[in-house]
Amino acid sequence: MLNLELNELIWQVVAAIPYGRVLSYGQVAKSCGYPNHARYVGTTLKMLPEDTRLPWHRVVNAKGEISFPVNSEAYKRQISLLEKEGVIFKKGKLSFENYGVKY
DNA sequence: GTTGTGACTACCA
DNA sequence: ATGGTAGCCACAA
Repeated sequence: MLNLELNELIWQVVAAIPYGRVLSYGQVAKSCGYPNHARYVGTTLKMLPEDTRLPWHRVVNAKGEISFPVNSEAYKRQISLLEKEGVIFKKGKLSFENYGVKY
């Protein structure tokens, strides 16, 4: 495919998200230099193997919500991974305390 | 070329 | 706050 370069950038950015923090799809896209590719970030993460070590769960939508249908398997999987990292959810949304790549 | 679909967003009523 | 909408972009029919 044509965007292998972009895919690598995306993986790199996602891999760099520190433990316990999250980024939005839009932010990941922007970090790659493609501010309008938020959707494509999701498309890319979708094709990851199950045993990937990439912290894909640290990517949420701009509203701070999980971009999966509530109660779907993927939704529950992502929530549990995040909570395991100390990320706090209130009514399906997370607080901006966890947002961004601070050090 | 057109149309529809997504792990998206920003804007507006 | 909430729902609709119009951009957005890659991809598959």
